[in-house]
Amino acid sequence: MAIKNYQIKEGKNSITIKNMEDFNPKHIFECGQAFRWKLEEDESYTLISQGRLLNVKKEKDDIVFKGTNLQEFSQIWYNYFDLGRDYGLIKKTLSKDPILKKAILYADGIRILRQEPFETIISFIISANNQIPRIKNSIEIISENYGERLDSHLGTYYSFPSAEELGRLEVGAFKEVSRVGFRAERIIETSKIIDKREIDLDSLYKTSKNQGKETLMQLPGVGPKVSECILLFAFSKGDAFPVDTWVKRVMEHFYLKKESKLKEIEEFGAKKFGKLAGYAQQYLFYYAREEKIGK
DNA sequence: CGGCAGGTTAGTC
DNA sequence: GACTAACCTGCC
Repeated sequence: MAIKNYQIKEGKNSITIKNMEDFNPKHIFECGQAFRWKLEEDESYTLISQGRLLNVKKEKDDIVFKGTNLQEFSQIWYNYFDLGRDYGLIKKTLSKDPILKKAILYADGIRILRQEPFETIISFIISANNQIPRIKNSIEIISENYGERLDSHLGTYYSFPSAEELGRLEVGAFKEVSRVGFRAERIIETSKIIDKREIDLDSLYKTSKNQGKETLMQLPGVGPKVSECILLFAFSKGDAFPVDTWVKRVMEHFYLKKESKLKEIEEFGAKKFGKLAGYAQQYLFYYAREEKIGK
Protein backbone atom coordinates (compact mmCIF):
# COMPACT_ATOMS: atom_id res chain seq x y z
CA MET A 1 0.00 0.00 0.00
CA ALA A 2 1.26 3.45 -0.82
CA ILE A 3 -0.03 6.93 -0.44
CA LYS A 4 -0.25 9.22 -3.41
CA ASN A 5 2.44 11.88 -3.61
CA TYR A 6 4.19 10.71 -0.46
CA GLN A 7 7.36 8.70 -0.12
CA ILE A 8 6.85 6.37 2.80
CA LYS A 9 9.12 4.14 4.80
CA GLU A 10 7.44 1.57 7.03
CA GLY A 11 8.91 0.73 10.41
CA LYS A 12 7.89 -1.40 13.34
CA ASN A 13 4.70 0.28 14.59
CA SER A 14 5.70 3.50 12.84
CA ILE A 15 5.94 5.09 9.45
CA THR A 16 8.16 7.83 8.12
CA ILE A 17 7.24 10.20 5.34
CA LYS A 18 10.38 11.32 3.60
CA ASN A 19 10.97 14.91 2.48
CA MET A 20 7.54 15.99 3.65
CA GLU A 21 6.59 19.52 2.74
CA ASP A 22 3.99 21.67 4.44
CA PHE A 23 4.00 19.78 7.69
CA ASN A 24 5.44 21.52 10.73
CA PRO A 25 4.15 19.97 13.97
CA LYS A 26 4.98 23.06 16.01
CA HIS A 27 3.06 25.33 13.68
CA ILE A 28 0.15 22.94 13.34
CA PHE A 29 -0.03 22.69 17.09
CA GLU A 30 0.40 26.33 17.92
CA CYS A 31 -1.84 27.99 15.38
CA GLY A 32 -4.81 27.88 17.72
CA GLN A 33 -6.90 25.09 16.28
CA ALA A 34 -6.11 22.29 18.72
CA PHE A 35 -5.61 22.12 22.46
CA ARG A 36 -4.64 18.55 23.16
CA TRP A 37 -1.40 17.75 21.43
CA LYS A 38 1.07 17.05 24.17
CA LEU A 39 4.62 18.28 23.76
CA GLU A 40 7.04 15.55 24.85
CA GLU A 41 10.57 15.98 26.12
CA ASP A 42 12.06 14.94 22.80
CA GLU A 43 10.13 17.73 21.00
CA SER A 44 7.64 15.28 19.54
CA TYR A 45 3.90 15.67 19.99
CA THR A 46 1.44 13.02 21.11
CA LEU A 47 -2.22 13.27 20.26
CA ILE A 48 -5.29 11.21 20.83
CA SER A 49 -8.18 11.18 18.42
CA GLN A 50 -10.87 8.70 17.54
CA GLY A 51 -9.69 6.46 20.34
CA ARG A 52 -6.19 6.19 18.89
CA LEU A 53 -2.83 7.51 19.92
CA LEU A 54 -0.23 8.97 17.61
CA ASN A 55 3.20 10.47 18.21
CA VAL A 56 4.54 12.88 15.61
CA LYS A 57 8.08 14.14 15.25
CA LYS A 58 9.89 16.21 12.68
CA GLU A 59 13.36 14.87 11.93
CA LYS A 60 15.05 17.17 9.45
CA ASP A 61 12.96 16.92 6.27
CA ASP A 62 11.13 13.79 7.38
CA ILE A 63 8.11 13.31 9.61
CA VAL A 64 8.01 10.23 11.83
CA PHE A 65 4.62 8.94 12.95
CA LYS A 66 4.84 6.47 15.81
CA GLY A 67 2.10 4.22 17.10
CA THR A 68 0.53 3.51 13.74
CA ASN A 69 0.96 1.50 10.56
CA LEU A 70 0.40 2.27 6.91
CA GLN A 71 -3.04 0.74 6.85
CA GLU A 72 -4.32 2.78 9.80
CA PHE A 73 -2.46 5.87 8.69
CA SER A 74 -4.07 5.94 5.29
CA GLN A 75 -7.48 5.26 6.81
CA ILE A 76 -7.44 7.59 9.79
CA TRP A 77 -4.54 10.00 10.03
CA TYR A 78 -4.35 10.90 6.36
CA ASN A 79 -7.80 12.36 6.70
CA TYR A 80 -7.12 13.91 10.12
CA PHE A 81 -4.15 15.83 8.72
CA ASP A 82 -5.96 16.49 5.46
CA LEU A 83 -2.94 15.24 3.55
CA GLY A 84 -4.71 15.33 0.21
CA ARG A 85 -4.77 19.11 0.24
CA ASP A 86 -2.20 21.01 -1.78
CA TYR A 87 -0.82 23.65 0.55
CA GLY A 88 1.74 24.66 -2.05
CA LEU A 89 -1.09 25.92 -4.19
CA ILE A 90 -2.87 27.60 -1.27
CA LYS A 91 0.30 29.45 -0.30
CA LYS A 92 1.00 30.44 -3.88
CA THR A 93 -2.47 31.91 -4.28
CA LEU A 94 -2.46 33.72 -0.94
CA SER A 95 1.07 35.04 -1.50
CA LYS A 96 -0.27 37.42 -4.11
CA ASP A 97 -1.20 39.49 -1.10
CA PRO A 98 2.03 41.03 0.27
CA ILE A 99 0.95 40.84 3.91
CA LEU A 100 0.07 37.18 3.64
CA LYS A 101 3.29 36.51 1.83
CA LYS A 102 5.10 37.66 4.93
CA ALA A 103 2.75 35.87 7.33
CA ILE A 104 3.31 32.61 5.49
CA LEU A 105 7.06 32.91 6.07
CA TYR A 106 6.38 32.86 9.80
CA ALA A 107 3.91 30.03 9.75
CA ASP A 108 5.10 27.75 6.99
CA GLY A 109 3.97 24.17 7.44
CA ILE A 110 0.63 24.90 9.06
CA ARG A 111 -2.17 22.51 8.21
CA ILE A 112 -5.80 22.76 9.20
CA LEU A 113 -6.87 19.54 10.84
CA ARG A 114 -10.09 17.61 10.59
CA GLN A 115 -10.81 17.14 14.24
CA GLU A 116 -13.64 15.28 15.87
CA PRO A 117 -16.79 17.42 15.82
CA PHE A 118 -18.00 16.92 19.38
CA GLU A 119 -14.61 17.50 20.98
CA THR A 120 -14.09 20.58 18.81
CA ILE A 121 -17.48 22.02 19.77
CA ILE A 122 -16.89 21.63 23.49
CA SER A 123 -13.30 22.84 23.27
CA PHE A 124 -14.33 26.07 21.61
CA ILE A 125 -17.24 26.63 23.98
CA ILE A 126 -14.61 26.48 26.70
CA SER A 127 -12.45 28.96 24.79
CA ALA A 128 -14.98 31.78 25.18
CA ASN A 129 -13.54 34.68 27.22
CA ASN A 130 -10.80 32.35 28.42
CA GLN A 131 -7.04 31.92 28.29
CA ILE A 132 -5.15 29.19 26.49
CA PRO A 133 -3.47 27.57 29.53
CA ARG A 134 -6.83 27.37 31.28
CA ILE A 135 -8.58 26.03 28.18
CA LYS A 136 -6.00 23.26 27.84
CA ASN A 137 -6.16 22.47 31.52
CA SER A 138 -9.95 22.13 31.55
CA ILE A 139 -9.96 19.90 28.48
CA GLU A 140 -7.32 17.70 30.07
CA ILE A 141 -9.25 17.44 33.35
CA ILE A 142 -12.47 16.61 31.49
CA SER A 143 -10.71 13.85 29.55
CA GLU A 144 -9.06 12.37 32.62
CA ASN A 145 -12.29 12.34 34.59
CA TYR A 146 -14.86 11.38 32.00
CA GLY A 147 -12.91 9.99 29.05
CA GLU A 148 -11.52 6.57 28.39
CA ARG A 149 -8.09 5.53 29.54
CA LEU A 150 -5.66 4.35 26.91
CA ASP A 151 -2.42 2.64 27.79
CA SER A 152 0.22 2.12 25.17
CA HIS A 153 3.98 2.14 24.93
CA LEU A 154 3.60 5.86 24.24
CA GLY A 155 2.25 6.28 27.76
CA THR A 156 -1.14 6.67 29.41
CA TYR A 157 -3.61 9.06 27.84
CA TYR A 158 -7.32 9.74 28.05
CA SER A 159 -9.72 10.19 25.18
CA PHE A 160 -12.18 13.06 25.13
CA PRO A 161 -15.57 11.86 26.44
CA SER A 162 -18.64 11.43 24.25
CA ALA A 163 -21.76 13.59 24.20
CA GLU A 164 -23.59 10.81 25.99
CA GLU A 165 -21.09 10.80 28.83
CA LEU A 166 -21.05 14.58 29.32
CA GLY A 167 -24.80 14.90 28.76
CA ARG A 168 -25.70 12.83 31.76
CA LEU A 169 -23.54 14.78 34.21
CA GLU A 170 -24.92 17.11 36.82
CA VAL A 171 -23.89 20.72 36.14
CA GLY A 172 -22.67 21.56 39.64
CA ALA A 173 -20.39 18.55 39.93
CA PHE A 174 -19.06 19.02 36.41
CA LYS A 175 -18.34 22.66 37.11
CA GLU A 176 -16.40 21.83 40.22
CA VAL A 177 -14.29 19.19 38.51
CA SER A 178 -13.66 20.89 35.18
CA ARG A 179 -13.10 24.47 36.39
CA VAL A 180 -14.91 25.81 33.32
CA GLY A 181 -17.06 28.19 35.39
CA PHE A 182 -20.11 29.67 33.71
CA ARG A 183 -19.45 27.52 30.63
CA ALA A 184 -20.42 24.33 32.49
CA GLU A 185 -24.14 24.66 31.90
CA ARG A 186 -23.62 25.43 28.22
CA ILE A 187 -21.41 22.35 27.83
CA ILE A 188 -23.87 19.98 29.49
CA GLU A 189 -26.83 21.40 27.56
CA THR A 190 -24.98 21.19 24.24
CA SER A 191 -23.95 17.62 25.02
CA LYS A 192 -27.56 16.66 25.67
CA ILE A 193 -28.73 18.19 22.41
CA ILE A 194 -26.03 16.38 20.44
CA ASP A 195 -26.57 13.10 22.26
CA LYS A 196 -30.28 13.24 21.48
CA ARG A 197 -29.42 13.90 17.81
CA GLU A 198 -31.50 17.05 17.87
CA ILE A 199 -28.95 18.48 15.52
CA ASP A 200 -27.23 16.27 12.99
CA LEU A 201 -23.49 16.84 13.09
CA ASP A 202 -22.74 14.53 10.17
CA SER A 203 -24.84 16.68 7.88
CA LEU A 204 -22.41 19.54 8.47
CA TYR A 205 -19.73 17.85 6.39
CA LYS A 206 -21.89 18.43 3.34
CA THR A 207 -23.63 21.74 3.96
CA SER A 208 -22.35 25.21 3.14
CA LYS A 209 -20.51 27.21 5.74
CA ASN A 210 -23.41 29.60 6.27
CA GLN A 211 -25.92 26.80 6.65
CA GLY A 212 -23.61 25.03 9.08
CA LYS A 213 -23.22 28.20 11.06
CA GLU A 214 -26.96 28.59 11.42
CA THR A 215 -27.19 25.01 12.70
CA LEU A 216 -24.31 25.26 15.16
CA MET A 217 -25.47 28.55 16.63
CA GLN A 218 -28.52 26.79 17.99
CA LEU A 219 -26.20 25.21 20.55
CA PRO A 220 -25.80 27.05 23.86
CA GLY A 221 -22.34 28.57 24.10
CA VAL A 222 -21.86 28.60 20.34
CA GLY A 223 -21.92 32.10 18.89
CA PRO A 224 -20.53 33.66 15.71
CA LYS A 225 -16.84 33.16 16.45
CA VAL A 226 -17.02 29.70 17.99
CA SER A 227 -19.17 28.40 15.14
CA GLU A 228 -16.64 29.63 12.56
CA CYS A 229 -13.90 27.80 14.48
CA ILE A 230 -15.86 24.56 14.57
CA LEU A 231 -16.65 24.76 10.86
CA LEU A 232 -13.00 25.34 10.01
CA PHE A 233 -11.29 22.98 12.45
CA ALA A 234 -13.66 20.03 12.36
CA PHE A 235 -15.52 20.30 9.06
CA SER A 236 -12.87 21.72 6.72
CA LYS A 237 -14.93 24.74 5.70
CA GLY A 238 -12.08 26.68 4.15
CA ASP A 239 -14.24 29.75 3.67
CA ALA A 240 -14.79 30.16 7.42
CA PHE A 241 -12.94 33.12 8.93
CA PRO A 242 -12.99 33.10 12.75
CA VAL A 243 -12.20 36.54 14.15
CA ASP A 244 -10.68 36.33 17.59
CA THR A 245 -8.80 39.10 19.32
CA TRP A 246 -5.55 38.33 17.47
CA VAL A 247 -7.11 38.26 14.05
CA LYS A 248 -8.99 41.42 14.93
CA ARG A 249 -5.73 43.15 15.79
CA VAL A 250 -3.85 41.99 12.72
CA MET A 251 -6.73 42.82 10.36
CA GLU A 252 -7.17 46.29 11.83
CA HIS A 253 -3.44 46.89 11.73
CA PHE A 254 -2.78 45.86 8.13
CA TYR A 255 -6.07 46.00 6.26
CA LEU A 256 -8.87 48.02 7.82
CA LYS A 257 -6.52 50.63 9.30
CA LYS A 258 -9.11 51.50 11.90
CA GLU A 259 -11.05 50.17 14.87
CA SER A 260 -13.64 47.78 13.42
CA LYS A 261 -16.55 45.61 14.49
CA LEU A 262 -16.01 41.85 14.58
CA LYS A 263 -18.73 41.29 12.05
CA GLU A 264 -17.21 43.85 9.74
CA ILE A 265 -13.81 42.13 9.92
CA GLU A 266 -15.35 38.72 9.33
CA GLU A 267 -17.11 39.97 6.21
CA PHE A 268 -13.99 41.71 4.99
CA GLY A 269 -11.92 38.53 5.38
CA ALA A 270 -14.52 36.33 3.75
CA LYS A 271 -14.73 38.68 0.79
CA LYS A 272 -10.99 39.27 0.40
CA PHE A 273 -9.81 35.68 0.77
CA GLY A 274 -12.91 33.75 -0.39
CA LYS A 275 -12.54 29.98 -0.35
CA LEU A 276 -9.12 30.33 1.27
CA ALA A 277 -10.22 32.63 4.11
CA GLY A 278 -9.68 29.99 6.78
CA TYR A 279 -6.14 29.29 5.63
CA ALA A 280 -5.37 33.01 5.48
CA GLN A 281 -6.73 33.33 9.00
CA GLN A 282 -4.33 30.69 10.27
CA TYR A 283 -1.24 32.33 8.79
CA LEU A 284 -2.33 35.76 10.03
CA PHE A 285 -3.13 34.46 13.50
CA TYR A 286 0.28 32.88 13.88
CA TYR A 287 2.04 35.96 12.52
CA ALA A 288 0.09 38.31 14.82
CA ARG A 289 0.90 36.28 17.90
CA GLU A 290 4.57 35.83 17.10
CA GLU A 291 5.04 39.53 16.48
CA LYS A 292 2.47 40.68 19.02
CA ILE A 293 0.97 42.89 16.36
CA GLY A 294 -1.38 45.58 17.60
CA LYS A 295 -0.69 44.88 21.21
C1' DC B 1 -2.43 41.69 43.30
C1' DG B 2 -6.17 43.07 40.41
C1' DG B 3 -7.44 43.63 35.72
C1' DC B 4 -8.54 40.90 32.18
C1' DA B 5 -8.67 36.95 28.85
C1' DG B 6 -8.74 33.33 21.69
C1' DG B 7 -16.96 35.31 23.37
C1' DT B 8 -21.85 34.43 24.44
C1' DT B 9 -25.95 35.83 26.39
C1' DA B 10 -29.62 38.41 28.18
C1' DG B 11 -31.32 42.68 28.67
C1' DT B 12 -31.68 47.47 27.00
C1' DC B 13 -32.63 51.03 23.49
C1' DG C 1 -31.14 45.19 14.78
C1' DA C 2 -27.18 47.46 17.40
C1' DC C 3 -25.06 47.98 21.85
C1' DT C 4 -23.35 46.62 26.66
C1' DA C 5 -22.76 44.53 31.19
C1' DA C 6 -22.09 40.26 33.42
C1' DC C 7 -19.94 36.00 33.54
C1' DC C 8 -16.23 31.61 36.48
C1' DT C 9 -11.51 31.23 37.17
C1' DG C 10 -6.82 31.79 37.51
C1' DC C 11 -3.13 33.73 34.35
C1' DC C 12 0.04 37.60 33.53
